[in-house]
Amino acid sequence: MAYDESREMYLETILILSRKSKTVRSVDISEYMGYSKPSVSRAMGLLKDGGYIEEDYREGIVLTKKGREIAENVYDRHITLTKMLEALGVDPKTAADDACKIEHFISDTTFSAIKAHFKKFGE
Amino acid sequence: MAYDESREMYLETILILSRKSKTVRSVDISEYMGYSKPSVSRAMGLLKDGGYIEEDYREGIVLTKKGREIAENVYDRHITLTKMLEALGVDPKTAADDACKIEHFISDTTFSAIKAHFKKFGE
DNA sequence: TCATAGAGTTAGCCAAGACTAACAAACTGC
DNA sequence: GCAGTTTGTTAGTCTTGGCTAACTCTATGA
Repeated sequence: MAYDESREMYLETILILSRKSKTVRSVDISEYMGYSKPSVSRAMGLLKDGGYIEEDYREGIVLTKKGREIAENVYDRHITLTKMLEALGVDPKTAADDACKIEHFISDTTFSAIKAHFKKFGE
Repeated sequence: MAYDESREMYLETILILSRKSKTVRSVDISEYMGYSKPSVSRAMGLLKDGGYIEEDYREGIVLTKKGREIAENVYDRHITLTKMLEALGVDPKTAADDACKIEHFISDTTFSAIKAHFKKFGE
């Protein structure tokens, strides 16, 4: 879990799932992301070690402050980038797929610049 | 060499170096990319197996048609994306760095849409 | 001519992040 | 209350793509 992309995807997924249902379990993440249970289990272990999530027998998997900040940041990028690509005429599926890749790699500088541009030119 | 990013970076580098000097050698790629000689050596083996490059004792490493098409496509994206980010006010280094990541991941659809948008709105 | 430098390869290692197989523990329903 | 399902973990494998160490081969120059 040294590189960001994988971690960010897991955290983003936890955020999305926590908005849909009250508790988030490993198996839900597993289904949502299409990864095997052991893969998710190990990832959760690393996220817990890193202080990004906590596990509670009642609440399931919960984002810590640190984890939530990352998740919300990535999710915000995801939504914003998807909307922008759709506004440019890209079909929704491709827009979401591409946004999902771009969201992990671009710098804050670039993201802000893109956001400002689209604000100026509208949709 | 199953995923595209690494392959595309090598091919792009070979294209760039072949425009700068007459012949391209492994060690040039090694220096340019900051990778060790064995890493480049292995990558060249895989690119050769895949039909992306050929090696000639006189000409050094040469892109095949297949390799050149990918390299030129990626390089075009790189240049275009970099220019656009710079036009949005991103500093040149960040623009180049971010373009270098984005160039490998976005679909043709998205790239075309972005290009069309910027053509319309100018810089 | 022979030493040394430079280029490239071979062999083997490592980390990240997926996977399956198999097990353990807990919850559910008859 | 016990059987069977669901959930999660452990153990170990695979692939990608880096790395170092150590070798070979070629070319150069004193």
